[in-house]
Parts: sequence; structure tokens; C-alpha cells
Amino acid sequence: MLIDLARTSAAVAADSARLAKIRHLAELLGRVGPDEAEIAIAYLSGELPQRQIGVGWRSLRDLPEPRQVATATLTEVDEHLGRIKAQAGAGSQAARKELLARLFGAVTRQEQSFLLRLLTGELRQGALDGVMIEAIAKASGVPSAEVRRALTLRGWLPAVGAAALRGGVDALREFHLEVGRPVAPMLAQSAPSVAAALEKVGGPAAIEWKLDGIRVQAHRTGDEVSVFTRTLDDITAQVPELVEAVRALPETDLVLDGEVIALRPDGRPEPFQVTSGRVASKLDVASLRETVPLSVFFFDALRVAGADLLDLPDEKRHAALEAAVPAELITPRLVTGDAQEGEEFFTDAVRRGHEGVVVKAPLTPYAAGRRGAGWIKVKPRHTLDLVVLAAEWGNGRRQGWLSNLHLGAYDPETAGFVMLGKTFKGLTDELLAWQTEQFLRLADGPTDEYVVTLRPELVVEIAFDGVQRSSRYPGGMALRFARVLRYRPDKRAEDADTVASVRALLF
DNA sequence: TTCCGACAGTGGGGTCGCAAT
DNA sequence: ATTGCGACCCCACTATCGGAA
Repeated sequence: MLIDLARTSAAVAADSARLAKIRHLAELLGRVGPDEAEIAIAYLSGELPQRQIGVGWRSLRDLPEPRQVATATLTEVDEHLGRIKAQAGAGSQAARKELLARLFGAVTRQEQSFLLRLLTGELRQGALDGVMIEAIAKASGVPSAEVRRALTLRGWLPAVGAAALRGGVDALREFHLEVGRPVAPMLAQSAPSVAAALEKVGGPAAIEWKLDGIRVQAHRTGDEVSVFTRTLDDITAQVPELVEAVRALPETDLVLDGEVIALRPDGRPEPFQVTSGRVASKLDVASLRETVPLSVFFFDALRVAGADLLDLPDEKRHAALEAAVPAELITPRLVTGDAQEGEEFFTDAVRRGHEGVVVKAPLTPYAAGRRGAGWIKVKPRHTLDLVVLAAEWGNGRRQGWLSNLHLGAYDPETAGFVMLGKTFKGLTDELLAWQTEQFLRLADGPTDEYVVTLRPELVVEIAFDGVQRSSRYPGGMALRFARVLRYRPDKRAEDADTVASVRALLF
């Protein structure tokens, strides 16, 4: 029953201890039937079996009154969501709206709340994949490492969890790397410098350029090639250059990990926006590949010539990559234990317009899904002193605090301020409390339930990765990945960085 | 007892495709 | 033709729990 999940979710949210959350989830998984295990695991880890159904926050306003008695089963709800998905792209938002209303009108208030959070992607129960993995392990009596391994290979936890509950370790061992089905990609931690990254790795490491493009996983069997993104979406049709490059290789049985990026004729990278737009375009690929051609650079091999390499150390996988792929399709890489040498490699990569480097421990296997210490990214950091123009009320655990800052640079010509973006990152609870008090004192001008406009007086030091073109803000530019470092009470608003100095960073 | 790895949460800007206006 | 929405691309950072040291 849906109500069982709604109650379990509430219990999970109510307990802050992770072990207690795991107990609640495992207890439910122990009760759910085999047919509905997949649905239960999906919902309770914040996913839908349909992945996406074309319903977001806006479609979920104005919901009907709830029922008093809970009768909905998981299978019914799942089938209903499937019907809603079938309407997406079929030209009828009205039909979807009607179906949504019928679903929400058939469940209780607690079920409505659960479905609402599920469909908006804000489950807010303190448990997603990571906790669910432990719960599946507990409920099925399987070591969590086995669940993780299967998840890496299958990329979809509900399927893995259902198999574990049905057949235990034996069923999980049935999952193998399958050419044509994407694997969860390995992710990286970050460090402030190459030296710090090398220290984390604890010895010599491979250092590779970090290209500012789109992560891709390329599969080939025979002449068949497919390409997947970081979230395992199939983008084969959008990247014909990559398909052709892989098909041209002598080896016919491959799974490769890399990055696609649009390069200018001189070889320097286009801004991320250009690569992003090109890869996202589906309708005009044939002409776009003339004007915005894509290049691909591989940095890892998960399978070569029928051999699965996931469990091999990085250096062995890279050797296999070098054997199967020509050097011009491989991300530039330097193996060193020397911090000085590493920093020079990093500086050179950045000078050539790239995002930074990734430092890789030579002995780590391809640990997908988990953000292990095997890969560590290093990027340069810019800072600016900007003025807080307004602030937005926070949500969830930031409810009651002014959280999201509107940032502006000083314009000496007008003695005014030009907004460059927002940030909510880098704030401690203490800082949130402090700034809320300050902001309410500075409140001045239009204020609604979301935004409080301020007298532009407070200066804050902001770190960011770069300046990009923007149609959203009046200055025509916006900061990328802005975050708060500290407030600058020693500075007046007129001492803040100027629009001109920010524009100088825009290429 | 302290340290630290892993996780969840809180949102940022940009782009595309599609349906409604 | 324009606008709003959903989905997805890139992502940084803090708080917390609980196992490791």
C-alpha cells in the first residue's frame, strides 16, 4: 500500500540517526511483496520506475482535497504514473492534469504529501541511494558492498534491490558489465591545489587535463556504438562525431569513459555553454556538426577486447586504453610524484583554456557511484568582493533564514550596482543566523514572501570558477559556481569590485 | 575519544524541446 | 513568435552520522 511507504518515509524523516533510518526502510522492504519491491525501493530512494514523467512543481499546484481512507496500492499508483508519462509529448497537458488530479484525489493527505515530495524530487527524509543501499543489504542479508557492486554495473538501484531481495548474493552476482548498458560513472573529490591532491593520494599519481565539456561513456560491440551521459541517458544520436571515432577504432568490443567538448579551430576549448548547447540539440545535428564540431578525449577504459577492467588499478586500465585508442583521442596525462612538476602541468592546462586537472591514484579500481578518493579534481579559484543586493528566504533546513544572496558589482559611472548572480553556498549555520539578522536591519524596498531587498551596504567575498555570458542579468554576464568565503565588514559598498573588473574576466 | 569518509540537503546558471498562449 | 515548464548539463559547499583510527 502507498500509505505504508508514506508512513515509513515519515518515520525515516523523524529519526536523525542513519541506522534508525536504515531499520525503518529494511523493515518495510521485508514486508513488501516481490512484485512491488522495485516500486517501493524507487519511491523510498526518491526515484520513479518511469525515471521522469513530465511532472514538476508547477503541475502540482491546486491539488484536489484528499480522501479520508487510504486504499491505493503501489501497483495502481505506478500504473497511473505510467499513464501520465504516456501523455507527455502527446500534445495534451490537459489530459495529464486530469490524470494527476485523479491520482491526488484518490489518496489521503499523508499520501499526497509523500507523492508531492517524490514528484518534485525533494523527498527530504534524509535517505536516498546511499541509505537505501544499506537498507537493501540489511533486508536481504547481503553485504552492502555486493549491492554497491551490482549497482555500479546495473546503474539502477530498484532493479538491483529487487534482485537482492529475491535471490540474495547469487542474484546480485548475475549482474555483469554489459556492452550497451551504461555503468554508473566514477566521480571525483576536489582539492585546492595539485600539491594537496598529491598528498591525499599519498604518492605518485597520474595527472590529467580536466576538460570543460560533457562526460560520456561510449560502448561498442561490433559496429554498434552507443553513448551515455553521467546520468546514463542515451545521447548517441546527438554525438555522431564520437560514434564515428569509436567505430573507426580497430578494437570492436569496448567500453570507454571520456569527455566530449567543442573546440575552436585553433584547438582552444569553446565556453561550456557552446558544448552544452551542441550536445543538447537533437533536431539539427547534421548542420550543427559543421558549425560546432565535437571532439572526444577518453581517459579510462572499462572494457577492451572482451575483458572487463573495472577491478583493475588505474594504471592497468590506462595501459589498456593506450593500446586500444590512438594518442590524439586520449586526454593529456602526466604521471609524477613531484608537486612542482604537477603544478606546472596544471598551470599549462589552465593557460590553454581548460578547466583544471584531475589527479588519479594509480592503484584504485573503477569505483563507480561512490565519490572515492581515487580521483581528485583541482581547479583555479577566482575571488571578488561584491555587494549583497537582496536575499531570499531558505527552504527545508534553512527555513526561517535568509539564505540565497543576490550579488552585485559596483558601477562607478552610475554609483549603482549590477547584479551578477546568486549564491547560497559556503554559509555555516552561524553565518546564516548572523546574516538574517543583518539583512532584516538593512531591508529596504520591494519585499515579498520570497525576496527581501536590501540597502546595498554589506560587502561579501565570493569565490567562483569563471564569468559566463548571461541573458538573465543586466550586465550580460553571470558568475559560475559562486560561493561565499567571508563577509568584509572592513569594506564599504563603493570599495567593492567594479563591473569593469568583472567584465575583464569574461572571454 | 577523536578523526574523517560518505551522504543528504540546498540551491546556482545555461540549454534544449515541447505545449500553451 | 513568445513564454513557461520539465529535464538535464555543469556544479560547491556544510551538517551529520557512525565506523575507523
